[in-house]
Amino acid sequence: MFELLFTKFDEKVQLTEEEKELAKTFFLPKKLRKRQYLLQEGDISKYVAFVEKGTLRSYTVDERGVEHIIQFAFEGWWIGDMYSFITNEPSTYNIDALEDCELLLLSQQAEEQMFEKIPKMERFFRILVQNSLIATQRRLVGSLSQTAEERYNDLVASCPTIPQRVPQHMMASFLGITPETLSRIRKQASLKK
Amino acid sequence: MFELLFTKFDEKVQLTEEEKELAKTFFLPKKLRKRQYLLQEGDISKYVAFVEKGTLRSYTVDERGVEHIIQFAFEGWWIGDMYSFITNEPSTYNIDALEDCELLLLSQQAEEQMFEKIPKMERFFRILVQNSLIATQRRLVGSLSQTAEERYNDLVASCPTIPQRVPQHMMASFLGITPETLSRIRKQASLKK
DNA sequence: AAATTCCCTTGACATATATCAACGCTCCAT
DNA sequence: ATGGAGCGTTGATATATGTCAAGGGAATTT
Repeated sequence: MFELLFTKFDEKVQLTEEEKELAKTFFLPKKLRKRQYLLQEGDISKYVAFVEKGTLRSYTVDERGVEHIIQFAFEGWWIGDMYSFITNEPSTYNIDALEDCELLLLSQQAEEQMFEKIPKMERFFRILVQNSLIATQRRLVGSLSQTAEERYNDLVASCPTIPQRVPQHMMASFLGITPETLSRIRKQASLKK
Repeated sequence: MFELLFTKFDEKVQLTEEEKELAKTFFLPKKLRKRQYLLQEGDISKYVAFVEKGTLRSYTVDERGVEHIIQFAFEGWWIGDMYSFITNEPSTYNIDALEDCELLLLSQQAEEQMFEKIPKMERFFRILVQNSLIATQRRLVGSLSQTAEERYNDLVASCPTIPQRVPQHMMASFLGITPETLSRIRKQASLKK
């Protein structure tokens, strides 16, 4: 159950066996069925989740009622609404399962306690958030400087399995374009070949 | 010289006087003249900078030669290229001074040593990066879901002094629009009043 | 198995924003 | 002080992408 999580830890910090055993105790395993919510807009985000299995997405709904996907989370990724998690303010995000999922949840109190008992985890999360910031900044620059087609190509290049794993209209939402536009982009691409 | 930095520390962690004195030793004061670079594309980012005084910006230049401003940094803010700083890969960013600046630089080695000697600083930077990620995510969603006018209004709302501090074409670059479009948006807004 | 819903596609048209060009103003630098 | 560069503005036009509408096929529900 915790193998994948430990693999991820090992990439960034070195934990002893005892620390790993201790770390386990802070996480709450949870299964989620496809289409179930982990978080709904208006709720306070109590957990950040590590994905052992399955796929989730986080998204907001704008004033016009349009969904904007912030993130997908596949096996080995983390997902949550950091703002709500930190501040205890109601979330503006929704998070739901695109497939049946197995998660490891970390509550705020558990996180604090874990940081106290295992200071290396503070480091792990700093590095994790740093990488996340780097990726988000890249995506931001892309969204300001690239065409929809370029962004789509970059997305597929960086995650080639994504078209198989995620419905097309969700990729469109992630890219900030309409499903129609993505459909046409793919048409063009297939003609060029 | 360090007052502002300590104010910022105090907002997120509690340091003793000794820790503050110790912390000082890790920072390198540096003055930068208007238009001088702190970092140029292709160089490896050795420092992350805290702004005591002045204004800077970080930006990339895309294949078409267009500048895209990633961030402004005013007094009390931090700026750097985290990716290059962490990985020691050549940076794709430029950072330069929009006014004469006084900075406090933190090198990677200094950072590591500081984390070792003052573990609370690890926490400080985690929280700092978290907030940065939250802000960047918001901006990303805005860039995918809002019109140029909405984004401009939000920017000014969140930082009302920015039009006085930053030339208009740089705000346009930050917003991901052309100077012409921003000029027209402002015209419209002034007519509505 | 039938019915329904959802998803993807395609077409016609609308709109936001970009591009290109010209002009006046301000602020440096000589 | 003078000349030049850069900045903001405005107009005409181009382009990427959105909107609306319709149809077909796959998947899910009854």
